[in-house]
Amino acid sequence: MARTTEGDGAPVPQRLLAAATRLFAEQGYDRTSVQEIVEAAGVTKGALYHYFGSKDDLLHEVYARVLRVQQERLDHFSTMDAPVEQRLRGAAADVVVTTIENLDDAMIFFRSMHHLSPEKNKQVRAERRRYHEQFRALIEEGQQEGVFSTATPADLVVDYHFGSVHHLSTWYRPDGPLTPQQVADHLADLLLRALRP
Amino acid sequence: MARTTEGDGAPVPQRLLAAATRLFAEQGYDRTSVQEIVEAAGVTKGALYHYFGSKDDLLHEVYARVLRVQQERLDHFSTMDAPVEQRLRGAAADVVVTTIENLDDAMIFFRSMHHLSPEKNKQVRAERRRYHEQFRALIEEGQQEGVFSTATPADLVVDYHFGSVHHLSTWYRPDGPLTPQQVADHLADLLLRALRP
DNA sequence: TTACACATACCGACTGGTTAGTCTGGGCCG
DNA sequence: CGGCCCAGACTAACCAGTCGGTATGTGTAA
Repeated sequence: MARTTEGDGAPVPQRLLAAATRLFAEQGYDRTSVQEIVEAAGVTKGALYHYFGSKDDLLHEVYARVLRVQQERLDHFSTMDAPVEQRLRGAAADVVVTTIENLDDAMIFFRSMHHLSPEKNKQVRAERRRYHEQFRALIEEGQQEGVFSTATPADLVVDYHFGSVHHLSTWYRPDGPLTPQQVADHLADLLLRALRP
Repeated sequence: MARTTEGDGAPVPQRLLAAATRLFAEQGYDRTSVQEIVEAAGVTKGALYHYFGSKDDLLHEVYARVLRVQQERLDHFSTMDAPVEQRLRGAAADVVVTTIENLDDAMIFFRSMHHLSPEKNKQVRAERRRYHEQFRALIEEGQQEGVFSTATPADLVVDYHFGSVHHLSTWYRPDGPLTPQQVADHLADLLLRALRP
């Protein structure tokens, strides 16, 4: 019991969300029919619309989950008691590991924003912005302390790093030569090296 | 005459492609109906299916155009007669400028790969791979000469940089504070700084 | 303990609307 | 007059969401 598979065991809402996540990542939001989702979860449309208001709602749930997890993790690293280089390195590497461990979520996150309804899209953007600014604050702190170069605006540095995170779902393969932690260390290293004064 | 707008002047196939590019970028491939495309181009379905085999074909044309342009530009920079740092910096900055100047193409390129038919997808991936490898060769050349750090595998460095290029369509706004060239210089700079030995 | 009331959880046929692609025919140009 | 170019009605398929219905459980009062 307490299985995490979609077929059985777990409560119906979780099964639906798990099935939707996988299918949205594999086929895209528009290409995935509600019928496919309920079949993968082993229920029918009645169950889905009992727990979720719409197909769009299901997508929004995926976003909410990702945002919550990433925000919690960033909070942890930015409030750590350590030099700013270590805090930034920790946060930068952690987001890579977390992203790789949930590649389906990442795929959906960056590819399906425009499928959300306007108001949900706005809400997601706002939370995303908060996250971005908190990350930027770390870089600015280091720049003010003089341990990071000020050659590049902090905003651009954040976008540079998150570009590579975003890109992970395009090229990373679990059966490739690098473990998630190795990729994370390399990418954090590139960021920190680029920031050397 | 020889207008580049979608409504009139230019030959019908170009008008269709221009309309499709804009609409695919704005609304996504699946959310754009063939009817919308032909209306934006000022023709009817008969015209579209006279020149293109399918809606999918139209998308493939966008990919073919982007790949051709980017490959030509990379060829130019990699065969330049200059130190490898300059060739890499030139290529890295140029792809940023070109991408910003064709943000619609970039948006479609990275967001709609999975909408291509399997064989067209395979073809696009193959061409993309060739591009990636040529870019990687530049980095490896610098690493062998000792002017670039070997701390990170060249493959990963390429993905790091193209992640940021990919990401441009998400955050860059033409009415923002930075010109395309300024963004390009910053991003190329970050890459080169990360590669300092 | 039994009987009834009510809610939660789910089923699955159905509807109204949309879509990619086809096809027949017409006009224009060489 | 024949072939390229295109119009626009048509079709077959599909899809999100609805709705009436059923089953199971829980609380309550006789």
